[in-house]
Amino acid sequence: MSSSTINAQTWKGLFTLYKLAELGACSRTVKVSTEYLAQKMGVSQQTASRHLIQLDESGWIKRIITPDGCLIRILDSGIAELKKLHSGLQIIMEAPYPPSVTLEGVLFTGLGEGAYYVTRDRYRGQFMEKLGFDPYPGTLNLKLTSEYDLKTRSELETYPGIEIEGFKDESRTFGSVKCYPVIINNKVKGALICALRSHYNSSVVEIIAPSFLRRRLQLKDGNKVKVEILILP
Amino acid sequence: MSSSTINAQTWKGLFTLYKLAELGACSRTVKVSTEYLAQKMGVSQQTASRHLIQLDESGWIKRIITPDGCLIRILDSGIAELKKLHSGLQIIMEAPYPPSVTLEGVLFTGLGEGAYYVTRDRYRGQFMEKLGFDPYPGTLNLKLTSEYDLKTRSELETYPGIEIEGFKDESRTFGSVKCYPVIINNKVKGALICALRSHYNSSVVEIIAPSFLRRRLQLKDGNKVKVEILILP
DNA sequence: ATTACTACTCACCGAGTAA
DNA sequence: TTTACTCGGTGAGTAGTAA
Repeated sequence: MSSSTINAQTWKGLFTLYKLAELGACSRTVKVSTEYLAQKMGVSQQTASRHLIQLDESGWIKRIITPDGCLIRILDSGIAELKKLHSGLQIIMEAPYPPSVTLEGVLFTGLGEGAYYVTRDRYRGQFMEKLGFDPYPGTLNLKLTSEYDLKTRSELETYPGIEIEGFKDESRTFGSVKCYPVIINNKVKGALICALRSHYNSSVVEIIAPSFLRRRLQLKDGNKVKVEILILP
Repeated sequence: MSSSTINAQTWKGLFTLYKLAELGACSRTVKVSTEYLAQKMGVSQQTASRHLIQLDESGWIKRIITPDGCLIRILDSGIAELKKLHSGLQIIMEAPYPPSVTLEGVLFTGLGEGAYYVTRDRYRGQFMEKLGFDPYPGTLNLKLTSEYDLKTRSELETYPGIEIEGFKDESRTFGSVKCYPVIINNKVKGALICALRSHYNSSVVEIIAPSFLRRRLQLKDGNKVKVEILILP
């Protein structure tokens, strides 16, 4: 989790706070009548009054009532809420990639090669170092079928991932691999690995995890598996 | 007016749009179930569903319903709304000064010196050039009394204004003056002028306008006058 | 599993008005 | 003038459920 997310209740209060901020109440005490604020908000005077009371009660503003208007100052906690919204939008507008994408595929049994590759020490060491877990010796193979999943899989290539370097041993070359941290079926953390082997085309993805996923999640061939892929910021 | 301001109706729709954007729907088509979105929003599945329908109808999102979720993409018009909110917050958070401040003072009759100064050609020319109007020969004197107004008046010194340069003629020196565009009683455009004469302290402000304000606004000594001062960006 | 319709509840909004 | 109370109507949210 990056930061606590904005909920529906907070959102409602933020509208009045935003309008007050537009009137300069972030940096100074402003005098506004509820009628004037109401006009700026496009609501009735009574509604504006009630909203001010609620913001006051929630501690977002300081409010002093005078015979000809309210003196309003947005407090630090209110400014913090506006900042949270602003930085949230900043991230959304500037982010070149989505924060996460979700794939769904159908589980099938592969040729068992996954276990061989995953257990090569030069790979395994990097998995532990860069992913933070020692992978179970085996991979979960998922077949993608829907147009959406295939498109998402291809877009994934352009997103940044964790690079696992290739190497050579006496007999052959092992290619480099790109990984993405994932959450399988909303429960178990693991990683999606790309291009470990070339003979599967992009309609197949392979998942590794610290535990034996088939048992952990009670999975059988033909089951639909959901994988939430976390894109690095 | 800088740009069209956000209204209460728009604000409600923006919450769902914001949550969709958090899921990456600005840059790609995302698959979300109404249940999943509802959980992110902290509302029921039905409410999330209805919000999606409304956003679709308003043209902010493209929405394709599939048997296992909705494919959602935020359209340009929706992105424009998010951008409007973002840039609005940007301005609020970064602005060193409020966009405007309001003063209220009580009208009184001065010594008639205002007319003399305002009609000096070297001043008058600059007023026409820099304020865009030929000032009526006379000033409206307002006495500030409330703590709020006095504080605001003193803060005004630190805000940027329009500089009217001083000059010398054969006999004496005329000091430079700082002006702020104002709206008097929510109706008439004019300018507040500071330090035209030094023998009024900061509890008095003087207003000039293209017309005779006392007649135009039916003002008499002792009337309360509201002045909205527009701070330059 | 989905989406979204129909009721029903309730909270919110605004008119009237007191202070 | 203000703020903000009461109260009645309505729009928004939810539960149940159909498709």
